[in-house]
Amino acid sequence: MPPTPRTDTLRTPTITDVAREAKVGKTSVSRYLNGEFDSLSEALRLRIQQAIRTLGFRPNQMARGLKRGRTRMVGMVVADISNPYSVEVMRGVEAACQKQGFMLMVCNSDNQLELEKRYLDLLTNYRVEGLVINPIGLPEEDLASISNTGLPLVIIDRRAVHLQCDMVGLDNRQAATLATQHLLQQGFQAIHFFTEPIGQISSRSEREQALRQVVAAAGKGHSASTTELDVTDSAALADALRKTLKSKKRSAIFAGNGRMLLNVALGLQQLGARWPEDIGLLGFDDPTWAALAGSGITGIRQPTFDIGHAALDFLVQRIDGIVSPARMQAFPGELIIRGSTGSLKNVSEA
Amino acid sequence: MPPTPRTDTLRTPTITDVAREAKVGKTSVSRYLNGEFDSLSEALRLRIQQAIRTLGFRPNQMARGLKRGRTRMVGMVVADISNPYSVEVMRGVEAACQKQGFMLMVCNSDNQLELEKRYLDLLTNYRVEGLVINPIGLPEEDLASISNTGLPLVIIDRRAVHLQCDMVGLDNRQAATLATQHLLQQGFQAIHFFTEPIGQISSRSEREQALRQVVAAAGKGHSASTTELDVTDSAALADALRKTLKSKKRSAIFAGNGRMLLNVALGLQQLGARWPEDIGLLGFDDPTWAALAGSGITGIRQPTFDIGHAALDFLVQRIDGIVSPARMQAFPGELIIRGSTGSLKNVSEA
DNA sequence: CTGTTAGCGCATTCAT
DNA sequence: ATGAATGCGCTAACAG
Repeated sequence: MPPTPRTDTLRTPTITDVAREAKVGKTSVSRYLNGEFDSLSEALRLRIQQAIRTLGFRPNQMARGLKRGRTRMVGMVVADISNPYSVEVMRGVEAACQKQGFMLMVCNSDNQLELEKRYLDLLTNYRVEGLVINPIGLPEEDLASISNTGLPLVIIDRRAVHLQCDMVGLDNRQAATLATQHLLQQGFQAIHFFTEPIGQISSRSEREQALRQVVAAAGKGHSASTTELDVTDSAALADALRKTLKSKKRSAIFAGNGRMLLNVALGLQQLGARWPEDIGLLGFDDPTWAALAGSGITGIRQPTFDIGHAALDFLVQRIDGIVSPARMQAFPGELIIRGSTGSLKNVSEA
Repeated sequence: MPPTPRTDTLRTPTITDVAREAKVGKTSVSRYLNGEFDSLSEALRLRIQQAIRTLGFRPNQMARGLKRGRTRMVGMVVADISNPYSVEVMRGVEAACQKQGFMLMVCNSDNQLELEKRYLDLLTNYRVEGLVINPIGLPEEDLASISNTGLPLVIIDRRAVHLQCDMVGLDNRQAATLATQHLLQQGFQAIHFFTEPIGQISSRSEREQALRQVVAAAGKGHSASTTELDVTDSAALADALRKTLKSKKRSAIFAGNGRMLLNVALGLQQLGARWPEDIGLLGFDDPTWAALAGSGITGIRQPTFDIGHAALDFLVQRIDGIVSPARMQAFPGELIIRGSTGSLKNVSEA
């Protein structure tokens, strides 16, 4: 006989404690926890409910996960959480998790490949049921091994050619085309694409290619250039900006993402250059402050929340066992026009 | 020779598989995993290492957590992840986690009390070993129950009077005093504090009080006002701004946090008001874009990363069993002076 | 409808 | 130095 039926405060109560308190079997408690009320008499149900309440019992998710083989956790690894883009995507993922009953573990690889690997390892060890990842560089390497494990995986903002997994992101061609056409319409002749190193990152190369294509199609007198810059190298940025400002043609800078846009805007300001007077300016990601910078900065707004939400929906389908070839969902971007791409002197052209 | 060195895709290998593959007991494998190499012969060690490699074995953290009663997870609940402040704090927490060997689960309660509760529940169920929280409203209610559980808890950016738990944040009096004195020095006579609803949120009330105190001390001709605004209510904001702009005195707006600062700046812009010409402007949180908005916005920079880091350090000490009364660490804020608080017309005053 | 039993993957006595 | 056995908290057959 248990000598002291005390409600132990020291130890967190378990399902066994509840069973004893309610004078029922553990199974019934388990059934209660899983909502199988059909197979529970009203009496038991109430007793259990009461016991749980008085004991302050909370089911141990670890144990459940261990037993059922499903942890109901998904992991998310973000290349750079300082980028508001990532935060917005994360919000979408989290909201979807909430709906689907998953717990999200977010990790910031802080643009370090090593950290990314470590987090991927960790998350795997914690037996997340799926992974949403916005990889730092070429995903092919590390991700392939994960993908081979059978662990569901969806990639954000990158196209991984050799990888058999779902992808969600922006329709970069459409967005870049839209933006470039706008610049051309506004009378800009030389378009300068400022981007972080393109490398194998599809979103960056797609944007660049679309830009070049549109400029090429415009023909005579139009030109495109690309400048790859490390976000931390402000000296190189300043150089590039100075050079660009000397251009004889009517020029515009097209920033490859929000982070780059910030740097460019800051750099131009330091150089005393104003937009659109001295140079046109346009960027991806349409950050909240875009309206405040000078006469406002034209930008391409991404449906970040939707992107995140869609990513998790894909993931859950995989977790639920759907089999299908790798899917790709590309959302359209929206052009938000502000002062930075204004025509020079109220001169309107056909 | 192993006939098929395939990495088994069907079932994830367990410690038992490793033991069999290495022809040792599970115990030895367990010892290996926990780095108890003292009690392992060189031979066994190598065999196990090899087996783990060929099997692609990854220790199940769930099982470990269940067995040892330590999940090595900590939870973080953030009131508003859209606020860059929170993101920066989170980065500090995450970095510290990394060092201390903890895994972080970040949740965004999105300013909804219900969500906050749900996440707190969830995290508890997942048996996180501690909690870092930046609560939405008055912490006392929900948090008390958690705190009573004995689950280590540290609160960020709020002072919870009736709660026996560690707190980390800004030295609001110092920071607000610093900023207000600056405004006064610059010749502003009427200081208008624009804040989200103060309610029970200590950081907000502390800032307001310090401001009022400094203004009162300045005496004759100086005045302070407080306007509480919901961040979503742009109409109310516009009204308040219009009224403020009519003031006969030389006025400045002091925004209670970065989010509010953004709204105020946007609102002023829409009203065609400029800083510092039409009104002075200063805000907490010194967002990255502050330099870009007009002639730049003066702000108070918080050591957000350090705040997060310190919070986790506190937490880990508690997890490690330290007993001490509730501690409070308040970091000083730094005043970043920009154009928005400039003297009106190069007129310098004593 | 209800309870008994047997593991999930691992760490930990306790023997050897 | 090594391994067999036990149980963490829970779910899932399998009886009644």
